[in-house]
Amino acid sequence: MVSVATWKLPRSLRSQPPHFSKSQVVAVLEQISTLLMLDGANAFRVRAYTNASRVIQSLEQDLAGLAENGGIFGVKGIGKGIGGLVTEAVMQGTWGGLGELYEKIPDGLIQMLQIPGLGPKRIKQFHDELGIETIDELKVAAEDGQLANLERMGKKSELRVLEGIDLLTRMAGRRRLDVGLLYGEALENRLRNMSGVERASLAGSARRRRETIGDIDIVAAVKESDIEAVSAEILALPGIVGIKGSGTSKVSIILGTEFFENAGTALPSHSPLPDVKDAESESSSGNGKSESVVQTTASSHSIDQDVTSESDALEIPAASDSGIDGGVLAALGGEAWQEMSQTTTIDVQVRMVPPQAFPFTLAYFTGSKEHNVRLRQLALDRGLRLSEWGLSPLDLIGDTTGIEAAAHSLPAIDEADIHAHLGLEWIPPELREDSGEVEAAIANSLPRLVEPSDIKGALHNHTIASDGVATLQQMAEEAMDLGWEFLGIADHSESLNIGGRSIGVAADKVAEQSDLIHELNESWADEGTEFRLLHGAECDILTDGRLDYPDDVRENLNHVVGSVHALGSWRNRDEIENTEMLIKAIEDPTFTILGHPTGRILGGRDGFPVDMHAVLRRMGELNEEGTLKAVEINASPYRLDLDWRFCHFAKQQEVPVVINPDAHAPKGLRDVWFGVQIARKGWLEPADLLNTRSGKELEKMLAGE
DNA sequence: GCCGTTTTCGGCCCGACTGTTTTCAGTCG
Repeated sequence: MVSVATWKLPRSLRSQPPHFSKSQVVAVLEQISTLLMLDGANAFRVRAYTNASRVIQSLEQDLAGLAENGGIFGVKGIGKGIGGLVTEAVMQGTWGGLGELYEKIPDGLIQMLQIPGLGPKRIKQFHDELGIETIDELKVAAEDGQLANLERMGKKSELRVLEGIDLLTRMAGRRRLDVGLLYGEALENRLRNMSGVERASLAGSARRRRETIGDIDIVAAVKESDIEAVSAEILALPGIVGIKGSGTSKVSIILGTEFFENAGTALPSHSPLPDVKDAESESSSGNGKSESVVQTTASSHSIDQDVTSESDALEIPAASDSGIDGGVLAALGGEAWQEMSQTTTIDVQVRMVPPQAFPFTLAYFTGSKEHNVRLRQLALDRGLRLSEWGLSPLDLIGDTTGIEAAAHSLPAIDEADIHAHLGLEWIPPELREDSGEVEAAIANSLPRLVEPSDIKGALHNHTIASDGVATLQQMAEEAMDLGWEFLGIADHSESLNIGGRSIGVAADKVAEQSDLIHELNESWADEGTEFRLLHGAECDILTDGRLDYPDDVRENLNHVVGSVHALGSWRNRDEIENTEMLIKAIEDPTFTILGHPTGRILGGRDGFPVDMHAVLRRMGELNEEGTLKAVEINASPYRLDLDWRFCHFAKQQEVPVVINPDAHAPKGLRDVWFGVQIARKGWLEPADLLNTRSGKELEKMLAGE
């Protein structure tokens, strides 16, 4: 929630409204809430700003318009105070008296919020009473024993501060979804196989399929008499590099890659650790139990089966070019990435609860926090109290709370029962972000979310013609093995340089690739195989909004994926100009798919600023005029861009979405699975995606028929 | 600061855990 950079109020660069973009306003409101927290403001006032920031972020209308005509005051969650502030900012370019608040709170205090175990009250206390303004000063004061003398502090608290600082420096940042699921699902399976564990399920942000996760939460149903034995078995798992706590209801551990060491088989294809395993799986003779763990992890993704035999058959070059996009490696710092993959650890919390409480605890620890708040309010409206222990009528529980109150709970075998007691359809975990799912569940109008098995192909993939590591034939064979009907090839266009060398396909070579694809398609047709390659290109969107390649090259392709690669100039430009240039590119008649729309790399860099709502609105208009313009969910777990937060809006604008693995190697096609997770999170149904069409149907659509 | 079977102040989600206290404040999820 808190970035490291210095916080300043943005200054307007324009002579007339709108002086600030929506994302600037959203960022300032979020910052105000943090600053107020550190200033000791009323917690509900703090929440009002967080809430307003969230509301404005998901606002689909144009913020400038709402500020101009006063419509902003009609938005739920925006009142006189914040509404007035936003209006002033957008219309006049000033931020009221906020400068004072920004001046008052030192940046160091903001950074201290990232220290686990430290919150705004303590930080304010340290600042007010000891004059501490930075993490370094805090560390010195703690080592010096100054903190222990403060009110309601002591030696243990002081030690915890030091541990927190240490943890922050060692474990900064969040893990990508693929890393989280790799550990989370494997551990979930191990738990299920332990005697004494009746049920076990992954919870938390990994279960909700957030693009990054902080730690892994697992809930297990364990009888009280078995808790000791189960705890002991968890603590004896391989790969534990640290134990943070172990009590009667919770075990907190830190897992390292050795957790997988005795697996006796390669990791699933979305493993972030390809190099470590390939070497080690040879030497370790593997025991039966752990082998089943990793295989189950892989096969739980329906397009993700039989990973090892695939990679052997195709002889994928190892590690050094493991099929990861050069742009991704550059953003992550090249070789530093290799180092990072091998030392990845993750925090895990296993919560053990009585079997009858399991569904309530699972729902509770799946979250999100905001979703839980909504459900508890809904429960109160019905005279019920919802907690992680149960759902109990208020008139029966008296003044008891927690597990005691849950003795009166309505029964539930699974989450669907809980939701039914509240008058709701069962809400899939991916949707639990308080972004309309509760209302939809009340109205019985939740979407039928897309499944991996609905996918029939994808349109943006690379071969050896640009920076891929496999041939057309090899990529096609992999797609056929996945049961797909089509595969779109979109190698880089010629102007793309990564690391100082051109990796794109020269304009005069595009026709050659076209011939090759034509021949392959013919041969499959002759033998009665229902499969075709579609010929596209990933054309650079140049800084001025033009597309790479001459018009006649693009006109002869099945599809054009337009992507921004020269991130530098786009990230230094303002949102309004970027939006204009992107729309200019999309309006080109040959343009079909907007590839990785913001260019972000998770854990590597932010995308460039752009008004994605405006872009999607324009794409919607062009679709209405009859030209196909689709937006990509880049399914690489390093990108997951389009962000799921915009998927629902794309659907409303009737902009088709296409999940693209952006594969640089055959195994990379399996990344589509992650794209499906994001599409589900974005409320998408099979009909909203191009991937669910048959090869023939899609070819016609692309041809404008 | 926002909201209101709402008329302008009182409430705003729930519980566990920890460390400090000897009843509770702060943090977390």
